[in-house]
Amino acid sequence: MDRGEIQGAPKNFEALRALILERRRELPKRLAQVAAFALDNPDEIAFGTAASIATDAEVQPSTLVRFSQTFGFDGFSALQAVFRARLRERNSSYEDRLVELEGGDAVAAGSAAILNSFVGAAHRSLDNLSAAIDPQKFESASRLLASAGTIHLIARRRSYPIATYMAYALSQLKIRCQIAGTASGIDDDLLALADEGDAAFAVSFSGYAPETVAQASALAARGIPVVSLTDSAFSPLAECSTIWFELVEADHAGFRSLSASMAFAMALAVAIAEERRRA
Amino acid sequence: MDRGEIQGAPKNFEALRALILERRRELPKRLAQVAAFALDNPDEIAFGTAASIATDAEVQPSTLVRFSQTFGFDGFSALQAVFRARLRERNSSYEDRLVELEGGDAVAAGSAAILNSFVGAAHRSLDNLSAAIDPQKFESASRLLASAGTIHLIARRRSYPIATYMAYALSQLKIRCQIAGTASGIDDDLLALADEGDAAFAVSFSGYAPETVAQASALAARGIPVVSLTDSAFSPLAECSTIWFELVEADHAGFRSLSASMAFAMALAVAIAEERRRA
DNA sequence: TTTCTGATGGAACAGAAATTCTATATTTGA
DNA sequence: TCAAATATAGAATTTCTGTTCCATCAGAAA
Repeated sequence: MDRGEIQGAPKNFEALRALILERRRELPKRLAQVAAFALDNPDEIAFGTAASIATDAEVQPSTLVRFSQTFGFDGFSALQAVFRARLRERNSSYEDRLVELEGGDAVAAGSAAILNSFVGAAHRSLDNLSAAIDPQKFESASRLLASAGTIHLIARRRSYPIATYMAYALSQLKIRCQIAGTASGIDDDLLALADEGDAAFAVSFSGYAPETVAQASALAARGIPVVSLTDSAFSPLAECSTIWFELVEADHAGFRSLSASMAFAMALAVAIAEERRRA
Repeated sequence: MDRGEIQGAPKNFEALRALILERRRELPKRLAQVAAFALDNPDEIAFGTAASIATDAEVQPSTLVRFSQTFGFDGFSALQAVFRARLRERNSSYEDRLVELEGGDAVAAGSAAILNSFVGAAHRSLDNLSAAIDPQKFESASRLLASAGTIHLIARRRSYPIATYMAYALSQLKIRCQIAGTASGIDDDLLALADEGDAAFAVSFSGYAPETVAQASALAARGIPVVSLTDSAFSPLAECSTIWFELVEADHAGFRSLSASMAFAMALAVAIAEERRRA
């Protein structure tokens, strides 16, 4: 064909996206900047004006035009049309796609089904969370932990990631904390150093790791307040805790989601920081 | 209030829609015509220009302006903004629920608001997840990792909890894995022992911990396949990965949720086990 | 170094956009 | 039926948008 030399101008978003990713390396600096912005903020491209997008992406409007032409479009408007088409299509078919996914599950491979199932479980867990957590108790817990000198985080096995996340978040927020969850025997020694002004946050779900329970009650016996997150009122953790929260995670084939516990932990970390800031 | 006579200008689509329906009868002929067109073709309103919409709706452009002003907007553009906002937000089915929740927040205390906000962010992240992950790529990833002798888990800082969770889940599933994420210098030594039959799973989000990137590319350079989870197509991780997934987590006040990443990690672990069982 | 190639920034331009204005038409109320 | 009020169409206006063009700049090649 006579106009064959103009290769690009993909007319659907996915093709464009693939093309951008493919040629990402060879793009000059500013065009690469536009590429990154475009893929990260597709909605902006769809709705914004060349000027507003240029401002947001910190380039000149002319750069947008050049970018578009680099990919075979006539001008910026033609490229924008692709981003808009994507929004139109996605909207009309979003629900359908979900249904397709679910319908396809039975037929199609197991992996996708597993992923969907976990997503579903996570959603359910989160809904549970909002329903199960008493805001006032949450408030008290964050206040209690905010007043602590050091927060000791006690968790093992499945709950251990929650403690590692809180350790990360709390240090980011400049709140002193100490994690007790490694297999090494030094945990008990570290906890033995816990001060009167300290507090602890313990997490344990059924199957209850014995070390977690032992450490939490040891601290409680010494008068150190313990806040805990567990999944049953009959949990041994509940007995020795000043404040405790019951949170049941939904599961897929026995593998319990951690999404709600994570959301809880994140919120607690930030709430503690808020309390401190206010005080 | 003194400016009470200007009632309208609803700022979200649902409110506008309700208002239009309510006042539909009392509208003059041409304005009613616009009302019908707007509710029947909301996408047109969002994307079109005043002129093109006027043509489609068989009215004058000025009629569109008058219509907008009738409902309390400054001009047509302000009304169009509402139609566009709707398109942007439509992705998440939990949007409505969030609004409700946030409505209650104003009343409730600060801590509870923080908790709700994190729950909302987690829901949104999960919706993102289903939309963003390509099932086939997920399938390939789990197959690739299933065929590995040992799976090396590489993550730091915020992503570290994800690796600790996977380490837990994989060992439960009797799949050999090795975590590389501690501050100690032994990680590199352990990774140096990685076998040809091994594979790696790396997680890093913007802010990209340099050790994670360095270790992942070192493994890739030695021909060891790397599957990674990151938040941008421009992540340095994407470059050196055999398969990579892009997943953007929603956030509350800058604290990004981990819920979707967690769900992904859990699903991946189980999917790997499934693959192995089948093989 | 010097030269050359190509990327970049920014101003200028042409055109299209939204909005306003006004004469005309239509409805409303007595 | 008539007048007053309101709605409408279409032109006029003004604002803003996408694009182009060109001088400058950075980096590669000679």
